[in-house]
Amino acid sequence: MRNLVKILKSLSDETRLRIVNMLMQRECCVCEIIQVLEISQPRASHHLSALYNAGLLKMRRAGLFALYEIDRENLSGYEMDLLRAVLKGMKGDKTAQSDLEKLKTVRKILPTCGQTATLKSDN
Amino acid sequence: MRNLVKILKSLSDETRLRIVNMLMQRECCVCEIIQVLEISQPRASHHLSALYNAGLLKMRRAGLFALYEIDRENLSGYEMDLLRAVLKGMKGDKTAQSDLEKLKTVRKILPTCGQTATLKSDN
DNA sequence: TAAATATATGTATATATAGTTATATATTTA
DNA sequence: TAAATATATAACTATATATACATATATTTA
Repeated sequence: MRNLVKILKSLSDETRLRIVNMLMQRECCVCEIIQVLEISQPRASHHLSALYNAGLLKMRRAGLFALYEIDRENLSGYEMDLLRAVLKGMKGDKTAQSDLEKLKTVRKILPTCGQTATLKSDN
Repeated sequence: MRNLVKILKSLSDETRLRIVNMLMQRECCVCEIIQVLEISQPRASHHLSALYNAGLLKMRRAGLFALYEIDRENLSGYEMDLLRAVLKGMKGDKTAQSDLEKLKTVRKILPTCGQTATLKSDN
């Protein structure tokens, strides 16, 4: 039951739901998440590690980039059921939809990738 | 998305999961929940109102008793999916199982029903 | 209407959580 | 090895949450 609570807690946050929404679509690097959600880099990192620690994600490194995705192979039946239910719950949501739209246009590699979202000015 | 977060938060607690487990079995009155979970009456009441406010439960009064059950008619598809996934996640759990066993033997009407759990002494 | 009882609510406190800013780590490239 | 860059962690603040204890509400019965 403790594991179930941990997973539910990790899903009980709008930012993390939006991340899950993106990752159910495809593998993403942190900078893509930052760009799509328009949140600071530490905030993205924190939420990712919350989902990671709940056992929902796996991560691999590709050069400087950290690529996260849903850890489908290691998730149990009920865990995948939860994710599918959550995704279904986001189906009609404007924000969730526009996030997926943005995800299509976002570039994986940018000059000062993380900085673009962290700093709002033009440097 | 706000509604989804609210529901997930309401489920992100062991006590409330145990209550949901009971209510997925059948309608229960507060005193039954108190007896099965061995928690104080205000605590049961608080958790029930959390689940109620998330829209998961409906309540009816029968005399002095407040009877709660899953509001199946008014829950959307994804909400029922969530509950089923959560139930699946509790399937093998010892506590959840023994709660259901206790639920079979518990009496709905007791002298000093709520008090039995609140006060641990013999008064 | 008064007493008994089941349940709900209010208050206080302790802990958890989300967010920001600052800093550290790690990988690549010059 | 030094510089640049992507990501992670730390420290802090503000807010949310769980719980206990006290009290209020509401329904029944005497």
